[in-house]
Amino acid sequence: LLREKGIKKSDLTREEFLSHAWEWKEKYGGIILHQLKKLGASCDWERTAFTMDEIRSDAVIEIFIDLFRKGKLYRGKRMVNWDPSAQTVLSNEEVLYEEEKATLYKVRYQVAGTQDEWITIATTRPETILGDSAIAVHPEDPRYLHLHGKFAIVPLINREIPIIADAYVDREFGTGALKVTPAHDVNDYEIGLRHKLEVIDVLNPDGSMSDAAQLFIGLDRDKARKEMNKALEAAGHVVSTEDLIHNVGRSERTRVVVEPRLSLQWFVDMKSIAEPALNAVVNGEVNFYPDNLKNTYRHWMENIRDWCISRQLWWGHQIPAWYLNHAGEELVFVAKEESEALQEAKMKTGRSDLVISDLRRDEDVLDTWFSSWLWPISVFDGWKSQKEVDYYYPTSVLVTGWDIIFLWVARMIMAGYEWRGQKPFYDVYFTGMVRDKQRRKMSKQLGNSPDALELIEQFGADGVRYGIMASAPAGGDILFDEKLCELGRNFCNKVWNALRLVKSWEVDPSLPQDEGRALAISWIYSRLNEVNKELSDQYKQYRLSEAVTKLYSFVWDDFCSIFLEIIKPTFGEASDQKSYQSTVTVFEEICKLLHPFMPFITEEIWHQLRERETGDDCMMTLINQDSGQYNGEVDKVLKHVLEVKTSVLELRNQYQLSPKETIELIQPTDAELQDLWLIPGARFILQKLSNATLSEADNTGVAFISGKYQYYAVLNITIDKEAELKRMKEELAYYQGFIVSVDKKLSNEKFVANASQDVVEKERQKKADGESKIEQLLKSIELLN
RNA sequence: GGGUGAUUAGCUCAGUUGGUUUAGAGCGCUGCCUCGACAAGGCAGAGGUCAACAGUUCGAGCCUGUUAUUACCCACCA
Repeated sequence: LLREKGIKKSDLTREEFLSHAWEWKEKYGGIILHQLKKLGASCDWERTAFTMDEIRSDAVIEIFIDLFRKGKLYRGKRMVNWDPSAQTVLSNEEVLYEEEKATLYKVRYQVAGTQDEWITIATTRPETILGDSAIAVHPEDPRYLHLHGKFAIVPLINREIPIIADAYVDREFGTGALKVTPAHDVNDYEIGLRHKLEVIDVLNPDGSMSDAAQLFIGLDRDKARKEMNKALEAAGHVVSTEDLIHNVGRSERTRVVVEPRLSLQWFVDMKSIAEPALNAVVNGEVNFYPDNLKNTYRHWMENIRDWCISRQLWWGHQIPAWYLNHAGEELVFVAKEESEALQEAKMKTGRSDLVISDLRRDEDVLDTWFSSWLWPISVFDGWKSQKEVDYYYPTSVLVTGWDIIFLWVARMIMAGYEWRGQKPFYDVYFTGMVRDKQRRKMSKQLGNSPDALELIEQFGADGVRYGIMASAPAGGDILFDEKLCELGRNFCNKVWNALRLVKSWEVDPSLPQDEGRALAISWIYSRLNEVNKELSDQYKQYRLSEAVTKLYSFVWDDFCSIFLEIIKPTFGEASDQKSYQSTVTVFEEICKLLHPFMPFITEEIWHQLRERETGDDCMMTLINQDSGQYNGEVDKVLKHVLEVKTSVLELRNQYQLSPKETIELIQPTDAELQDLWLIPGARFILQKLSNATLSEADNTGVAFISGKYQYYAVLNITIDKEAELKRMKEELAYYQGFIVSVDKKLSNEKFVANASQDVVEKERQKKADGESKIEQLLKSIELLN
């Protein structure tokens, strides 16, 4: 950002830079909070905290000291990942590897003391040839046995380097001979240690060639590579080049190629810290949703490496370490305050004349994740007072993306056990990662992140919330598509229109409630209870997308399409008091269920339903009580009535009959249906939804099957006999085949013996139903002839 | 190289302990409907040999194995 304004880091002091950084934090931190508020996140806005504020900062410094005293923190010279652009070290987790095309150069080195004997190595980085300390071959490689102990001459700069044997070398790769550059490759460094090789660092921190390179000094490593290649070619050293696809590590932040570099850094010894955290997840003390991430976690934890925590940046917590050169040695003092460090230094050295300016504070800051891994503790002011943290800790659930499972989640668990001896949270819910339609991660570089505020503008906050949650099974990828928000918006619209409908009804207290509406009400309560129970199960398993989808279909199909259609007064009439009140109550219950997903619209509906005053009571304080039971009987009746309704509508469609024309249905003679149609209200509902009447005349008219029963419809049209016959014969064939397959099953002794009673009974029922249908169909066909 | 997933309708995805010759949703598509809440809608429809093969089982989208394709994570070869 500063770069855009033309301000360079080198132009600023640390203090100036930090003031810019704070300014940025205030601005963008504010935007993020604003977005969360707009999305209806119900957070305690009074308690926002920031890793860099005083309380959190103190905590970070204290644990640094604590770890140092426990001997779990050390300063050492290691190969680290260097970002030449940001000029800082990175942890292993901040390096992203990607396959990239590169050129593999085969370069020949002359064997020292010979006229025309050469050894050819393969490298993708010719510029590091200038830093070569040796050439390594596999000890048993017959091609190179005669060269062991001899020397080769580094091209262009004519330095003599030994030819060594090391089992690390892969005989299959390239030429089987490896140039060893200890300063610029992790493995080469290891070889260097084994063979006591010289470390020649040919790169400056900014990635340009150093004085040690002798050639191309000051030239950037990429340019130097090209120049080096040219020079080598001109001198006849390049044997061949070929394309190679290999993994290149890039800095997560700056995207530049990471440079392995030897440097002095602070590390956390992870082995002992990791163990309790590993066990916690393996033993299920901390649960992951989805739990398959457990394996990933375990693998990482079991192979954990020390954590490089120093960063050569300004923004962050400055490392609380002071150095003093004393008797040719550099002493380290870790302390909270400068004065304490000085005190320690005086004690240690016995020099009472030391002053603060004799000490040099470490310039580096701590890795941002070192500042964050205390979050579950420090967010409750855990280092200041125990009261809050004792009350809240451990928290119930951490919601985050799986991409920071190592960077953050694992380390928070470690910190929890290290400093409180207890897990930081019971559950970790890993959300899906939002990707764009091309499956790319959302990134600032690509500019493919949707603007939450813009989406809210377009689809409403509830629509956006719905859209994201409906398509977000845990742990998977979410292909972000605005279509999903549109779905949410449409759903909001549907619910809103339902409110408009209910609000439009006149209520006449003198009207009695009819039986159809009474039946519909007991049915919707039954469904509501069923759905409520299912939702609880979903929530327990963090199956949010399933939960919201279930609600969607319950509200849209059951409540709007069926229930309201039955309840709503015929045009010009008023609603009875009882039905109206029940409808409002059910609507309120629905609001409660929907509220976590769509807080804004449900809050508004909640108030309008009973004309509550704003600020009266708000939904956030409401909890769904576990109410009644699922009523199987009522549900069964409604199911059949709706089945018949669908069949009737299908019939209308087929014969292109107007919905306004009442159809007369002949009631089937099946015994159980006699009872069903005697149920008060069942006929009413059928009449209301399909504009059809039921009568008990003889079987005439067009036959159709609804569920397992055969109905006849008296239609005021001429029937295409041939077509009807054809249709019925097709149906007949289907059921005959059906019976055959059921029979096959039932005559299988093993099936009857092994399958559960229920299943066998179901099969028998199926057979009986199928047979009765066939019988009816045969009758109809006869009738038609 | 090690690991974890995925493969179901044209597209994006559900499918929770194996059980109805008939596997769901949304979008898209086709037909009809502006009928007193809702066209951001209603009614209906087409569209799937559940990646392939083998196995376990009375019975497999679901369990086991192999293969193919694919995504991601970790480790890495210059």
